[in-house]
Amino acid sequence: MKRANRLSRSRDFDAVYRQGRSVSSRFLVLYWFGQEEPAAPRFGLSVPKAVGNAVARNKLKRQLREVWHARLDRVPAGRDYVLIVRPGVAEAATANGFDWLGERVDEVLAMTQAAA
RNA sequence: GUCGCAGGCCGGGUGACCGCGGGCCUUCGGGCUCGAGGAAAGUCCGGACACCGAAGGGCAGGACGCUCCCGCGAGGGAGGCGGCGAAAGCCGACGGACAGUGGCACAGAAAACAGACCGCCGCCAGCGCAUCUCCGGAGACGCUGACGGUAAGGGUGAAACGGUGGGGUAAGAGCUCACCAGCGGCCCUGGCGACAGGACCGGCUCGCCAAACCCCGUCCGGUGCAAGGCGAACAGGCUCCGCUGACGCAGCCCGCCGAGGAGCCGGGUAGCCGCACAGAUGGAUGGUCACCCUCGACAGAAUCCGGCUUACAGGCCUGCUACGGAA
RNA sequence: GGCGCAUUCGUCUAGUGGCCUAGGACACCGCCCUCUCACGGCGGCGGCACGGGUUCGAAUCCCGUAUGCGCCU
Repeated sequence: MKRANRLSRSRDFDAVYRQGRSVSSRFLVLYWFGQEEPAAPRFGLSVPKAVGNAVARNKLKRQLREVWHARLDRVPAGRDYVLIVRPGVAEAATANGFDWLGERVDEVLAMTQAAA
């Protein structure tokens, strides 16, 4: 994922949290907020320590980046996104596989369409 | 061969396509190359490095504590001693309790320096009484009480003031003797040493706790890369202290220095350096497929290095103990 | 990443190395009181985070592990 497609400042995260909207499922929470000068979508990830140890968190982040990368052209542009992982995802992901993770992301993305 | 013990090692592999981070090259299409661990972990010890005043002194505080060797040190290796084990082997913060202070619950007479509740013994007094009698008394024995001696025995306790036996005594006691245990001194032998073995002498016995305060010896200044250095753009502004000594080593005191310093707002911010032969600053190793095997544990670098500790599927190698078998 | 602190019934907490079989309050359960509930009374259940060590003896002292919290940006 290119640098232009990533959230890179703590301020940007704060802006999305404070001023953006959010949807959530059993496993994920997705915030989004419109950019000041609409451009390509930017993406940020937050995996709390409660999810697991460092190895489990790193693995989840890599897989979720892969998932997001595959959906870049389908995601509405002009927005910043922050995806938060909720506890329990690591165990479910190892049990159900990579495709299952993709379905969970599609789930919350569909909810943003409904909310908009 | 089985069980056990010690030490060391590996920690899925190969290939294809699509991706990620750094570096180099580039004809800007891309190409080449490197890219997590033995513990990267816990942050328990050191050190490097950086700042605090030049890295000063004392107190306070902290860490460590058998011997030798290596090491600045933390620590490691080899040994001694003590404990566990049948053995190989494992475990141990292991200086000092006659420098001082303090503690040892319950139980028990008594818990640390000696003392004496019961008991035992002597003597005196009173009372009772067998017996004797010169009828005045004497009185074995028993009871009670005062005084004195003694510490052998006493349902305790984690621990009881050496143990066993002989002598000795009114009763007893290291009071004395023999052996044993322990303590101190001196000497001999072995060892660099801790220490081990032995001989002699002495007083006869001196409890445990210092991971209780403490004493002795050795060592340690503090803070930590969010340390610290450079440092914008807009755009500078305000308050206070100070040669009668400020600010300054941060717990305290001393000594020392000597002109600037402290606080607030933008801002000591952004960014760069620190920062690496992996190496970022939202933080790099993933996805899919195929084949093979023993179907893969614990687990992910954030300044670096060394040590300690903890976690770990399965497998391999070497040495050793015990038992069994074969030659 | 670095530094510091804490952990005792379900919850909040007491606890000079021995009076500890760890005390109290709230909660929970049973009984009594009441026409019933509440209040009140009596009784019960239930805990020293875990593993070692020092000591005759550890919730307490020491070491390690686990968990939680705070500060530095």
